[in-house]
Amino acid sequence: MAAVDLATHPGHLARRLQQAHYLLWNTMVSEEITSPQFAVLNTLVAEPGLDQRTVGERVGLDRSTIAEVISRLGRRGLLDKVRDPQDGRRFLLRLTDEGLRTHKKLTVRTARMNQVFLAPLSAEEQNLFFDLIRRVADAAEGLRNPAEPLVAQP
Amino acid sequence: MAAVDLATHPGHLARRLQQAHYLLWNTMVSEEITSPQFAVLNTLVAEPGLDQRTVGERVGLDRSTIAEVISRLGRRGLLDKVRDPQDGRRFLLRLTDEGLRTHKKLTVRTARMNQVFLAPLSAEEQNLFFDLIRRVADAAEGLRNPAEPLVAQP
DNA sequence: AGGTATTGTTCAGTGCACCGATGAATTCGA
DNA sequence: TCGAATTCATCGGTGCACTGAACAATACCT
Repeated sequence: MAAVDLATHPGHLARRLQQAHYLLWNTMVSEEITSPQFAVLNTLVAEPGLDQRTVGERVGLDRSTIAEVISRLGRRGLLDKVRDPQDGRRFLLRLTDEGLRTHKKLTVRTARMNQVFLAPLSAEEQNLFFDLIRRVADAAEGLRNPAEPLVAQP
Repeated sequence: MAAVDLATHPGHLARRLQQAHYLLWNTMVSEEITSPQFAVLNTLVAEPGLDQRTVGERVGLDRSTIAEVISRLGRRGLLDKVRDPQDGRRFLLRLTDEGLRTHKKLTVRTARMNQVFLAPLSAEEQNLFFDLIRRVADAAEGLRNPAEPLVAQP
């Protein structure tokens, strides 16, 4: 008698959207490499030699998750981990040739998949879609990591 | 040199959106009951006595996942599983009093959380947000389960 | 009625995602 | 310079999410 309509719950919609994407990714892009794995490869193409924590920050993965993702990519020979000689706490990450080739191949397929995924929306709507989602996600992240106050707090 | 901008990838945005929601849910709604668990409770408030597979269909969870979610809710005493006397394959699900109380409490908190989550958007934008996401998710699901053809195929 | 197909559930395996605690290396401060 | 705080990575635990395979109960069909 007091049930709610889940279609008006952003969290439920977000989950469904991600599931839909997962499905399409699996059929149109790759069954081996997942979307978060591709995000890591992409980050290391842009900035080779990053350390693990920073990569996690770039793609939005927590320290434990990024460690697992990187370990999988390492096992598949797509990247190398080397201790930073300057700072023995971190590992520096770099794609192998195989990793570069994989990234290139998947970039093409991902572009095709994005077209199919967004096909129900007009070009304007697609921009709106990006904008609205980004604003909501950014704001919620902001609640987590409050911006630096202008004056330091004691 | 060939890196892509992930901010224009709907899959990446979908993941970030869900993470942001997860965070807010944990702080504003519950650390015990997750959003998918609430969706199951909500479905059983609306339609008591559903079987497990149908609940999964309503909330968008596959057979394995729904089994785990339901087993957790059962362990916490929020619902009961009974063999259907009419069809020995299925279990009929029904909330306990504790389950009903939990649903009621979380409904209030969830409404508050949704307001905070969507606060960056105007009322019109919120409707657009729902509409755009729903259209994309529905279309992708449609690719998976092609609609019944008007004439049966041999 | 008896064999085949379908359906509901479970199980094993893989991967993402979070937190708290731990340990090692570095940095900061008195 | 030496002890305390910070930072990077790992480990253990929980939960979501999917697939393919197995199993039992039911339904269908001749």
